[in-house]
Amino acid sequence: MAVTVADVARRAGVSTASVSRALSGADGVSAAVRERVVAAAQALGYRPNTVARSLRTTRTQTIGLIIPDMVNPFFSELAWAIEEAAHEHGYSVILCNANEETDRQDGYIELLLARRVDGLLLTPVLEESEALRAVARQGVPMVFVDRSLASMEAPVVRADGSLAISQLVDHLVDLGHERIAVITGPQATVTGRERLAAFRTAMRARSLDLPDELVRFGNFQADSGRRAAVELLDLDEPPTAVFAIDNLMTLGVFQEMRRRGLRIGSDIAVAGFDDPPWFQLLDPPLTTVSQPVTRMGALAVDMLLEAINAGSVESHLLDCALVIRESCGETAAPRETFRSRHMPPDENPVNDYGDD
Amino acid sequence: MAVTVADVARRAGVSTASVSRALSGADGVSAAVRERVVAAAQALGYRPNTVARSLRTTRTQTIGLIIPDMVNPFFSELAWAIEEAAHEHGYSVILCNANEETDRQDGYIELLLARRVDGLLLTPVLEESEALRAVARQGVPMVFVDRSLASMEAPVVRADGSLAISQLVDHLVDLGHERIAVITGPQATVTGRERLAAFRTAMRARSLDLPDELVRFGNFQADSGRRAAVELLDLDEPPTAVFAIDNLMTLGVFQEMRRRGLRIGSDIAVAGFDDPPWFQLLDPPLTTVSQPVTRMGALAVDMLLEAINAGSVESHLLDCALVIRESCGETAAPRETFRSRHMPPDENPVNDYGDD
DNA sequence: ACCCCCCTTGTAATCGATTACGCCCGGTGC
DNA sequence: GCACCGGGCGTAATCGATTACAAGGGGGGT
Repeated sequence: MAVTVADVARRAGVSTASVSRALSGADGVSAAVRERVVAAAQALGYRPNTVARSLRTTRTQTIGLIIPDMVNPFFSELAWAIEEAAHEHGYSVILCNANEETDRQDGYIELLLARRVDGLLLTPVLEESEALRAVARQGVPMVFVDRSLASMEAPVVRADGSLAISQLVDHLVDLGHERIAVITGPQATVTGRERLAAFRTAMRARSLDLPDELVRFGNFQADSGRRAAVELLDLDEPPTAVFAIDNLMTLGVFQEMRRRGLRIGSDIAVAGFDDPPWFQLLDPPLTTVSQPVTRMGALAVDMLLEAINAGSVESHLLDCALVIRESCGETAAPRETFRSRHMPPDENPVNDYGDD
Repeated sequence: MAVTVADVARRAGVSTASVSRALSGADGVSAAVRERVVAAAQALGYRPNTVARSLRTTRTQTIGLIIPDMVNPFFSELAWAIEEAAHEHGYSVILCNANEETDRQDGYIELLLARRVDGLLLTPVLEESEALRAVARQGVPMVFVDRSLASMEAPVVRADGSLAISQLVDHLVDLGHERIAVITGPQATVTGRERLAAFRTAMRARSLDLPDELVRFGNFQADSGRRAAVELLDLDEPPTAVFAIDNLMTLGVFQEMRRRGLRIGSDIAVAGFDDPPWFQLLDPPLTTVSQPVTRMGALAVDMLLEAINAGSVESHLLDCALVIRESCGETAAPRETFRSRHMPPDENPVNDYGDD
């Protein structure tokens, strides 16, 4: 059916070895032969069978990408960045959506290993996973993205929100808030843990109280954010500001407040995490902590390729940036303070990641 | 290095043929042998090499997906739906982002064919493409999604917005609008052409004028929508309503109006296309034409598998639904009309696609 | 008791590339 | 003029599975 090296060899009047050499650009072929081979390949419409090549070379030029939720703008942007970077290096990406379920994740890992991907990029779902240990044991190159696992030694690239979160708390306090609630993610995820911890220490640094009732746990989905907002707003003494640690949960919070007719920015403050394009179009535009997604994706690929080619790699922690807009009452005649004078609400900090 | 059938065969004391048969669940193996083989495979941690299998069977259980823009929520949702459906059928998907560039698309096609994908799912970029003809000529199963090409015979699955657009125009007219502008996509795309055409006929049906100055062309990106909005609002006689035919351009329109301090819904009406979750969170919530994305993705996979296994497939046209919210002035004491009485603004029509 | 059939199993070819190895030939150094 | 060296090329092994074909063996029918 399809044209093979043998066909090309026959037409060019040479051996399959020469065809392979000529086409792969290896040396050890005369210019004359190379020319004849290229012409024959062209004439026959030869298209190398990478399946056969992979079998022989044990390289598939493919990486497996497992993310928890493609529809989450953060992850779809991440997937985009990763595909882009991989493509630039001649790698293809097999996309897998673990749906935050360990079983699915493990099934995909198994699948990808059977497909002999050259490496694995993933945002792990939960703490323990037999499939993951198998990967590590077999020495398959792997890099974690956005989340790491305490129990595993794999290199990670992710963004540390601690600094930006501390700035956010300062910002809120400067705007007069003291009763600030947080909606965090599952404590089995580093992001969920770390962002909560960062928030806690920032509050403590400002000598503010953070009672348990103001700490809520979601699952990174919009609806869990909405439910958390319901609980918070139904409190005897509701918070004056709510901080949600991912974009979907922020969406849910926004939705619930809107439903109750609360004016965000004046009646109550909302701060979010991540920065999809539409965050600035909400009313009011959202103040948020933004992650350097593009750089993270590119770095993930670089690290994985290094793991594939060189061996060991070290982890990378990137910084997040606080993007101040209007959802925390910045426009509502804020108290005159040092910080608010130096960060006027209408001066949106430029995202300096070089992304987008 | 890795465990192979030969290793399993040796340990189980049988031939490689028996191993293959036992593990693939084929009949013609005794229960005893099957048991021994499974045990041996288990003990050795055998993981089949699908590369070798694919070489032999000429099936890769892989489909190639080429979309123009992963970051567009419409396409990322589509990609999600497709991956989901493919996975259910035991197929993996290689994700490619053509970035609306023909060269990139063609490069990806070439790549995917070299990888011997079992089929191709794509949203084609432009009218003509040599790589695409090559696919067709070679008989590689292919299904177009969301866009079709007049010059090619491949089956398509997409959503026809005509009916919903006509309803939208009715809706706008009932709210008192007559000077309605449209921001459409490249006329090289079916969607761009069809939606404009549908809008034109709907306007004509209502005997409304649609001068050229009210027809603008974007490229499906937010910024092109913003620029079109600038031009429209700078007109001597600006429109009272603007309809943008995809979600990103709608975003741009929204942005520009917000920038000018226009109150959407009262000063000017905006209607969009697609329905990402945050459309209902904008202020005001957007009235929009929504596509059955999930069903489209599932259908695309079904069609492709049928093309792979059976042969020919026929195209499918799905219907869009008008989702009425508040961005067209629905809450602003609309004129009492038949339609507005029967479609009160606070009664959001349920999305009956069964998605999400 | 004999034969035939079918079920089970093994041997080896096969998919399409890459590549180790060896041959041949021309050129160079002595 | 002879031996050696090395570049160019072909032959055939190889990657790891699937599968066509053949062969062996047990059971049932007559």
